[in-house]
Amino acid sequence: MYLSKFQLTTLKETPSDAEITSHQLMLRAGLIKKLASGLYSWLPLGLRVMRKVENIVREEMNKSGALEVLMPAIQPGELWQESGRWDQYGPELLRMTDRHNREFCFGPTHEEIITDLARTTLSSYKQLPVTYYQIQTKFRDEVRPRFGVMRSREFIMKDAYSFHTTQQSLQETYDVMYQAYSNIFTRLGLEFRAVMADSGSIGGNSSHEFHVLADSGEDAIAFSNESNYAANVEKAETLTPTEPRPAATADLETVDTPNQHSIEEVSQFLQVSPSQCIKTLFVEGSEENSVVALVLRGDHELNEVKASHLDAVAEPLCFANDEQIKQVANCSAGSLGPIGLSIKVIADYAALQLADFVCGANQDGKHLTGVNWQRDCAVPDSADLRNIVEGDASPDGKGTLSIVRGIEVGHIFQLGTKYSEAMKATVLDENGKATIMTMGCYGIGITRIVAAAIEQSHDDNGIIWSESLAPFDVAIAPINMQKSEDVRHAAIKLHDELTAAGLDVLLYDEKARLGGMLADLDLIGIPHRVVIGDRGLKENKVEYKKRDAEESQDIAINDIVKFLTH
RNA sequence: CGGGAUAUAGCGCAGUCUGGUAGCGCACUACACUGGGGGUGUAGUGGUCACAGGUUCAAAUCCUGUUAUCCCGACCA
Repeated sequence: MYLSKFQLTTLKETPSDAEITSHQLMLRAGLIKKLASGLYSWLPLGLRVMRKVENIVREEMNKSGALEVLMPAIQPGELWQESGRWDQYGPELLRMTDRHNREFCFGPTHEEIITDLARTTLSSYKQLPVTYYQIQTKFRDEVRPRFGVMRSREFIMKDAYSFHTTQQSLQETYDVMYQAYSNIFTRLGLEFRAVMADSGSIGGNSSHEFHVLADSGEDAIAFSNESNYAANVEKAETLTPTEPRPAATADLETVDTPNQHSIEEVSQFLQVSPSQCIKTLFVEGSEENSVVALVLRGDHELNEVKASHLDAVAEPLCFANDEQIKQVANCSAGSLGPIGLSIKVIADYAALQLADFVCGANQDGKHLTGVNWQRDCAVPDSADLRNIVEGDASPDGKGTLSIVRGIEVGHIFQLGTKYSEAMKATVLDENGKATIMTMGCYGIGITRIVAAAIEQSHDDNGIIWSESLAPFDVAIAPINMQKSEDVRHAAIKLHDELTAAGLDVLLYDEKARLGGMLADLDLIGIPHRVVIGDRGLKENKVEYKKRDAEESQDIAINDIVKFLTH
C-alpha cells in the first residue's frame, strides 16, 4: 500500500476531551473519529486493526465448532416482554417504535433473539449441543460513556450462545469456550487473565471474566502466586482466620484526640499504625429506621457489595446520616467505636483478630487505647466485610494474593434455563418428551479489545501493535525519494517484493522529512520499519528497526526481504 | 440522576472582566530553499464566535433561556 493512496490523519496535539492513553492515541493516530457522545466512526487505519481482531475471533470460534449467524440489531419488543426484560431493563435499553406504532429496541445483547431462533429451528435432542455466534453492533445507552471506544454506547461484540439438554453438556461446551477464549487472547498477543466472576454461590466455574492486564483498567483483580486462583477484587472472599486472637496486654484507657477524625489522623496523633486501629461505620439496617455498626481494621476498606448482602443490612447499602449517628452514639462520625453501643455490631474477621487496639470512644474528641474484645466489650458477630488486599492469603488456601488492574474484554457464563424457560424453548428428548434447553452465553468486546491492546502496549511515541493486530506489518520510510532515483527504486522494489511475499506493507511515498515520517510511523505503531536512504544504499544497506526495540540495525539490502519474511 | 466546568477554523487555544474591523500556534494549499528524528521562508484557504431571544447606534463580549460536550460521584456490567 502506498501512503499516497491510503489516508493517514495523524494529529500532533492531543484532543482535550480524551482522558486515557488509548483514547488519546486512537484519536491522534487517526483510528477513530467521534460522531457524538459514545458514537465513533472507524477510519481506514482503525478498521484494519478491528478486522484483525474480528478475524482471529472468527477463526477460533469456528475452530471450536460454533456456527456463525447474523441476527438483526433491531429487535421486536414482544420478545423482550416474553422474557420479562422489557420492564426490567432500564433506560440503558434504547427503545423505539416503527410507523405502525410497534415497539422495538436496538439490541444491547441477543438472548431473546437467539432463544427464539433456537425454539423455532431446533426440535430434537439429536441436534444438540449447538453453539451459535455472531459479530455484530450493539447499543447500550450508558449513563456516562467515556474513554473513547473503551466504554462507548455503540460497540461491536462477538456474542455466542449454546444450547443443551444436560448440565454436563453445558459444562463441556463451557470448557471448550474457556479454551477458545484463551487461544483468542493469546493469538491477539495480549497479556490476560481469566478471572472467576461469581465465586461461591453456584460453584467456582459457572462464570469467568477475561481481563487484559493494564494499569489503567477499571477493575482490580486478585490472583494467587501459587495457584490459578484469580477473582475480581470486589468478589474475592477473605479467609476466616485460623489462629486465635492474641491475648490482651494493655489496659483500657481513654485519651484526648482533639480534632482527630480519620484513621490516618488518629493513628498519626497516637503514633500507632492504622492496622492497630479499628474503624466503625454506621449503615442503615434492613429493619425500618434501624442502624447497624460495621467494624473494620483501620487499613482495610469496606466492600459495599459484601456488606449489602448481609441480612441485617439494608440493600442497597446506605450510610447513616449525621443525625442518625448523633442519635445512636451521641457524637460525630469521627469518634465512633464499638464499645457500649446498643445497636447491632458486625465486625470483619480481621478486625476481630486485633488485641490492644485503638477505637473511637463514642465521645467527641476522645478515643480508647488498649481495647480488647471480650474483656472490654462483647464479641460481635463476624463476617467478611472488606476488600481483599495485596498479600492476603488466597481463598483457595494456596499462596498469597497479588492485585493488578484489568480491562474486561470477555465474559463466559452458564445461563441455565432463565430464557429458555420464560420463552418455552424446548426440544424432544430420547423419550419423546419436551425438555427445556439449558443455555450458556459467551461474549467478547471486539472494539474494546482494540483500546485495551493500546492501553497495554504503548510508549511516549505512540502505539506498539502486536504483530497479529498491526494495521500493516512493515513500513518503508524512504529518505528524499522525490529527488533520489536510487532511493525511489529501492523503496518501490522492496515494497513490491514484500507485498508479493504476503506482507502488508506501507510505503511512505509522500513528501515528508524523515523526522515527520518516523514520528507518524511510531505513532501508528507499525511493528517493523525499514529506512532507505542514499547514505546506506552506497554500502548496499538499509536500516531496520523493530517498533519496540531500542536500537536500529543495518541490514544488507539483498537480505532484507528474507530477514522480514524469515 | 447529583455536583463542577466548557462551547471561538480540522486540532490546541487567546480574545469576554472593560461592547467598537475575527486572532495565534499546528494542520491544509502553492512556490522556493532544506534533506537521517515533527526544518525555514514567502504567499494563501478556512469561522452564522453552539442555538434562540433580549439590551444597545453597535454584542464573541452584557442579560435570559435552550442544547451539546467533558470531568467527579452515584448507577450499570
